[in-house]
Amino acid sequence: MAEAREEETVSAEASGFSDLSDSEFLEFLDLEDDEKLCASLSKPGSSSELPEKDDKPLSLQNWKRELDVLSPMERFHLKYLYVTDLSTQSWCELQMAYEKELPGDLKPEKAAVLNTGASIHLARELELHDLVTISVTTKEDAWAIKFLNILSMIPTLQSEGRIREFPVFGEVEGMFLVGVIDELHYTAKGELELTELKTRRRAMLPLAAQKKKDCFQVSLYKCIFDAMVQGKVTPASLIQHTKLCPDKPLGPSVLRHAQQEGFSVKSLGDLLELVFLSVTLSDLPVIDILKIEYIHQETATVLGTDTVAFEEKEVRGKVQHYMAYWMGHREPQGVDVEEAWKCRTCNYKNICEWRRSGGVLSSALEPQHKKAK
DNA sequence: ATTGCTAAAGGG
Repeated sequence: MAEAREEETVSAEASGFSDLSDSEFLEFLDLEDDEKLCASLSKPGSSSELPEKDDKPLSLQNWKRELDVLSPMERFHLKYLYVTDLSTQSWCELQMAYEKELPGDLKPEKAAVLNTGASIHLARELELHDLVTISVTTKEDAWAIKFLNILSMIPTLQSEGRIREFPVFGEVEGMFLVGVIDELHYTAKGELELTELKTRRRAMLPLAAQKKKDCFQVSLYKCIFDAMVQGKVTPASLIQHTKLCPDKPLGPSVLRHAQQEGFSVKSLGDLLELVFLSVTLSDLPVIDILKIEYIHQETATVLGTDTVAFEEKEVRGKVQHYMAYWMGHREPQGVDVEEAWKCRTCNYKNICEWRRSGGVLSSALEPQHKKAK
């Protein structure tokens, strides 16, 4: 079995600053003060006259208004969220918001740990199937690949009992979520078990805060997967949330691959109908068991395995709370004082409004010297 | 372009 993987088609010049449009560039400068902002916006040739207070460039006014009236979903041009957006949000909502607003490079050391984790995941994936590169140009093509993967993976799960990197999507508490389940398999007892692998740089068990985030992540997967097999994720809902064009012709490489897999489809809509039928009529159960396995990156030692108690009410309540931020119904929050240690490794600690305004007591972070007696 | 848009997860 071969899983299709879409190819990135990014040109070299589109990877740097040049792909930022005016409005995005302004977002990038969000936290600069107005003077600096105006200065960097003025053209080199006309540096003598900075815009007057009430004669600002139109784009700047738009930017100001954007921040005032648009929800984060609108500001970041998002139609749906990734599961990991929400689990990152549960680590620190404000850090997650800064990452969206001011996406920067992560520190090389951190990137290395993530890359190691990604390769370990890839190695595990390759144990179960091959990868095929398929070039895609439209988002319809990209979703078609996702659908083809689902169509080939469901029969594999039912016949061989195990699949990895299974795509899931669906509405949870009004928000459309997209994610990928690490692994699904049937246990000896015939229960459907989800396992999420987490690799760690240091050979120690995760702190409670880390576990909490990971539990939330796998709980979201269960919400989405269960909704899919129960027929609650309809083709119409997918189309409505993603704004995909079901009738747009698929690219030739995608069509060729679909044919190779034995699917006679001409459009994304056709594929979507097939996916709906396959997901709902393949006798897939809801997920019975949620497990998280923590392993040490260097030695592959199992550090611990947690079985997650699925608390549906609690999970949905949490999603509702996080949605209030995304819909612009409330400001993003930083961490509680007890978790201020998270700020130590945060890229945004120096500009963080939460820290500045005392959401985290400064004394908890930088103990003041006791007053002289 | 007075515009449009998504690879999810990767670890702390």
